[in-house]
Amino acid sequence: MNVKQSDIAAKLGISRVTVTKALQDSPDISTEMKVKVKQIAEEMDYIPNLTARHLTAKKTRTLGVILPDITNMYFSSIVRGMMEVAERESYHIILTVSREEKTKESENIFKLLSMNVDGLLVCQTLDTVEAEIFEKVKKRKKPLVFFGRPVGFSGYDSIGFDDFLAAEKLTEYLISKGKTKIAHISGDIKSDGGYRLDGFLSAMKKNKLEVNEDWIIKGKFFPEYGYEGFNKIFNAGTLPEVIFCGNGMIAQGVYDAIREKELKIPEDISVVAVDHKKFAEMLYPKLTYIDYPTRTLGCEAMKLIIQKIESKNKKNKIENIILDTFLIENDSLA
Amino acid sequence: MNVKQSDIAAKLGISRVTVTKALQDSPDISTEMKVKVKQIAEEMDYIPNLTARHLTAKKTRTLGVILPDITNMYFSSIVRGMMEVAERESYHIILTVSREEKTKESENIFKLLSMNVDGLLVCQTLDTVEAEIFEKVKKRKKPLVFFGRPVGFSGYDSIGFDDFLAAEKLTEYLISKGKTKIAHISGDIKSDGGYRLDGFLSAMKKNKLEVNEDWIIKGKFFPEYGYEGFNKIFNAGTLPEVIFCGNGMIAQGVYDAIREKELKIPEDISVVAVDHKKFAEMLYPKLTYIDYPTRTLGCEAMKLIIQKIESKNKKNKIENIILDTFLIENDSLA
DNA sequence: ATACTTTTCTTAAACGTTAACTTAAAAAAG
DNA sequence: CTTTTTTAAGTTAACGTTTAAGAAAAGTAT
Repeated sequence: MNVKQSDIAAKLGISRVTVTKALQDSPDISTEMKVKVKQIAEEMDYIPNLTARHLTAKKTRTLGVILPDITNMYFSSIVRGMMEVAERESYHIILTVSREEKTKESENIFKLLSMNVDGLLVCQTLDTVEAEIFEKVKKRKKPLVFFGRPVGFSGYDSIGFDDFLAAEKLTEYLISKGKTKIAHISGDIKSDGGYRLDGFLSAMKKNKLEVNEDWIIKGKFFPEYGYEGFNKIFNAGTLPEVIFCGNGMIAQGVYDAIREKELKIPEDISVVAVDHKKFAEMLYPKLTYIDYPTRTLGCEAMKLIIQKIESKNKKNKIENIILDTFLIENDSLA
Repeated sequence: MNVKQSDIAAKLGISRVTVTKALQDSPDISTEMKVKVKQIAEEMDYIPNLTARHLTAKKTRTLGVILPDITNMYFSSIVRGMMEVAERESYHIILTVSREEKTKESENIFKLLSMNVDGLLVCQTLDTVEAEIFEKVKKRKKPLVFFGRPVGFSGYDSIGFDDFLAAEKLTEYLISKGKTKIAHISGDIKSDGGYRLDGFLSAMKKNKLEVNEDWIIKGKFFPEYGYEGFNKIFNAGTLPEVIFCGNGMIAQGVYDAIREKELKIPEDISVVAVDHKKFAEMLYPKLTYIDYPTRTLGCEAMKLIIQKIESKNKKNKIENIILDTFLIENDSLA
């Protein structure tokens, strides 16, 4: 089949191990021999067999990543950050997707463990509530870092954003701009959507502002929920001054619904949301939003897991990192 | 470290191989023994070591995918389709990203070959012109399928869209709607952008319509090129009736530039493009476009490579599959 | 009771690479 | 010159799994 080290050895009439060592630049081997071996390797188009190498080595320099959805730019942008750091540190990534299914998530974890990854980076599905499978990972002492979504249970390293604080910050800002009539269309309340809703409610309460029951819509992170959400609010009678959307996709649906009613953003009604730059800035008029720096998240998550891997023996405590988010003022707020 | 088959064997006082066979449901093993082995395996949290398995097996049921950019929804949506089929056929995917760099692309190919993937699915970078590295893959008889972008050299299996025809079709449609003054802002002319431009020019020529030199802007597939492109056209004097954009991102930039001039789409000027649904439909007003069904492409590409792998011995000829594209009429065309 | 099957399990070897030792020859030290 | 050190290789075994071939036990036919 493929050219292997023993083929090179045979050609040169030397032992297999000499080839290994020569290719590794071991001090055991003379310079001339190294040159000879490398040249023949090149000529024969030798490509090392990682499978075999991994079997002897304890480390594979491979990391497993599990995403809920690859077409969501929030996640793909995180992965991009991860890849940058991984490359710099010469690790490689095996990317798997759970499609928001718990069973797929477990399968992926097993698959990645089977492949002897050095560590796991996981963004849980919205349905993940039991730590069971992750306990198994822990028992194997396999480094694991959760990223990008709030983790439902403690005892694990994680990195992400504080959805509650972000929503509170955005709400406070709206209030500081004199807005008092604010509606909220949330994403999945089981996860980040819920924390964002809570942050919104908390800020309203702190400022002793009333929250209209009809203006709290619990949805999911997709445009259609924004679209329907706005229509519900519209049909409820009085219109709020601002619609606070759980994320950019919801805002996109809200934009569509607002236009359908022939209302103007931001003249007739303002819209704000929480999301990351790449998506938020695609909408027109440009969204005023809290920016979640996803690429940075990816970079930091990768740095964290690598640090966990490379200091495996030393006991290092659990870290729960929260990254800063930024208020970006654009045109969707009057 | 991890529990291995020999640990199970030791616990039961049987041979290592009996465990292998029991877990494989080999007819060599009695039903009671199988039950016992599986139960102990479960209890001990045994996870098979794929690295070791792959060393003996000729097949790894693993496929390598190389993308130019993971944050581009065009590509991530293709991958989504691939993953669906891969899962169904119980293959897994190792996803790598070349970031449009030729050297990174080569590195990724080596890495994937090192990992003993059964086949490669490659979307080339815009700079890839030499077949050299791919010739090496071919020499190793490793199945390889190009997808998503025109391939610069022949002799390889590929699957994609016909950019020339798509652009011609869209242009013909514009002409059939009575448009004669059409501008084109292209993507990368070295690749699909060039074929789309050529298709446009061809349709114009066929219909004996004049093409204004100032209305042909050669750019790249990013919003800023659309933005600048439109401004150049605007500053050239007379305004065309339609701007045909190389893709949706270019259209996005064009939209922004048009709005800045306080013009209305489609009342003052129309905009059309070539792209896939998920992106195209995010713009407002909704874009009239040629839809590239990316997810289908992913599915078909995966089916093709699997077929190539599983019929490796039989000599099968080179296939160059072209998928259908669809004209979607929306609101951006008057 | 012998020979032949069938069932069930074991032994041996292999996959490609590497880590840990060992050996042989050459160079340096005494 | 002998002894020690250095240099440059080679040998052996291991990583965890699987395949192929072989052996022991049990059953069946003659």
